[in-house]
Amino acid sequence: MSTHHYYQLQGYFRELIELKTLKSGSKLPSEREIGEQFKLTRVTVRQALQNLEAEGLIYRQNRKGWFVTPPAVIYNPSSHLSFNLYVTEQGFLPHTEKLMQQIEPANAYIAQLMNIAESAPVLYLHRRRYINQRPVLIEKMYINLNLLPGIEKEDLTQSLSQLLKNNYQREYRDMDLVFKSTSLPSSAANELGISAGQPGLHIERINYTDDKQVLEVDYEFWRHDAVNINIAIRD
Amino acid sequence: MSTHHYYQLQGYFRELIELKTLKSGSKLPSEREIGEQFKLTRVTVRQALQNLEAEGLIYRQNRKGWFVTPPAVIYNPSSHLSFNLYVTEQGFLPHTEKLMQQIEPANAYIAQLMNIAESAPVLYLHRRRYINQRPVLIEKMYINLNLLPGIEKEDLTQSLSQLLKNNYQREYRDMDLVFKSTSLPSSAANELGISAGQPGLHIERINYTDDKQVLEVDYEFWRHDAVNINIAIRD
DNA sequence: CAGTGGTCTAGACCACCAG
DNA sequence: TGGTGGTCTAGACCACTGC
Repeated sequence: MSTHHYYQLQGYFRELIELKTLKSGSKLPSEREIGEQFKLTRVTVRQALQNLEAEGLIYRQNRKGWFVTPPAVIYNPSSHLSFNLYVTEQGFLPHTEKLMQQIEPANAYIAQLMNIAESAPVLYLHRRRYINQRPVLIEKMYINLNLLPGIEKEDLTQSLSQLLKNNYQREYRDMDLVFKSTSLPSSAANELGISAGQPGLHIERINYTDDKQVLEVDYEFWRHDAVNINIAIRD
Repeated sequence: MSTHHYYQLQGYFRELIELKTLKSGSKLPSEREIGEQFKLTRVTVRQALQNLEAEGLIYRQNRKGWFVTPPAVIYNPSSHLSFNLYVTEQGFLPHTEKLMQQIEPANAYIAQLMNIAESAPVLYLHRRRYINQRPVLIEKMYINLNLLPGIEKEDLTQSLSQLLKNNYQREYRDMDLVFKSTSLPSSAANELGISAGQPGLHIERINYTDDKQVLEVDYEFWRHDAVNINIAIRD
């Protein structure tokens, strides 16, 4: 096992990355160059690279090349910090892009959660979020317009928790969270520039107000190598 | 994109699985048979199968074949239920196998957490856990012998939380959790029969007593397709 | 033993990116 | 336009499984 060619190649690059000879964000040689250097075919080179990708050490940009993965951000849902805040606090540069926004009728699941009629309007918001220019997260959310009337007129690239606090005197409190490690839906993978079949992290989050109403339902699709989850459970 | 051969093949099997024409746990045709049927080479067939594996729909048993993934268990750390209990409650059959057990000197990290001297003895326990005969989880834990003297003489394939409750009048309370979506260390992958480079879920857990002492530090390596994490955050 | 997946070769053409 | 990764072919040999 340890003698396989792809395995040795993984070890070679893993060492270069750990020693910082290959620095975070830098580009690897092309697959053909690596193959030439080690007398391997592209198939074998790609297997090694794909394994390192699954490990989270490198990632690819579609048809541009392979790059060393930058450090992951730590996401602690129980801290109630906004994306902008915790990313900034950890020394990274956050950025948010709105891909779509529309008022639409609630589906059965959302309506039931929000305790509204089954086609009552909710605000659907679809965003892409970046850390240091790298797209890491697709967010699709459904926002309760009964609790947050007029929110659709605000600038929805900003932090929602800030907006809630400043304009509605509301804050995130209780949450229900579901985590799944699975490949991303192809739409989200495309929007992140991830090739199909790569692993991802899927988070579903229900945010409640302090009086137990559902403020927002959130679906997050993360690059698996961009985030670690920390949670403290205190009863 | 949608016209690629491997993509169509994925759609074909995804549909069979969703329609339950291919039932949970059943075996797919061999890679060569699939290739013959669709006039594709094994490389292409394997790409489709590997993508479905990342999606969590199928998994492989080393050199035996590809199988339809059974439903995932829901793991809710905040419920404080033991593995045996939550697996059973969800209609599955749990099983635990002890791979190794020894008393060893604490490393710096563990010693600091447990507030003991740096080579004071701790109990190291290494287990493999199954759901319906399928190995899904490797557990490596360090147990505080100061708080649980003599625990090394007990049957350590049983539920630790039961043991703590019955023999030591202790219960799990607060926890710190870290989740990472990454490929598993090769040792854990081997013990689970997972081929290198497949994604996995890595959980680190620190368990505290009700008086804030560290009872146990736990490293869990899960098959990514075997578990969903649910957490309720209530401040 | 035959059949399985695991590894690997030596090519090919394509879509897309950068200069 | 030349170079990149993305997809794919048509083979081969090996290690291991199950009969």
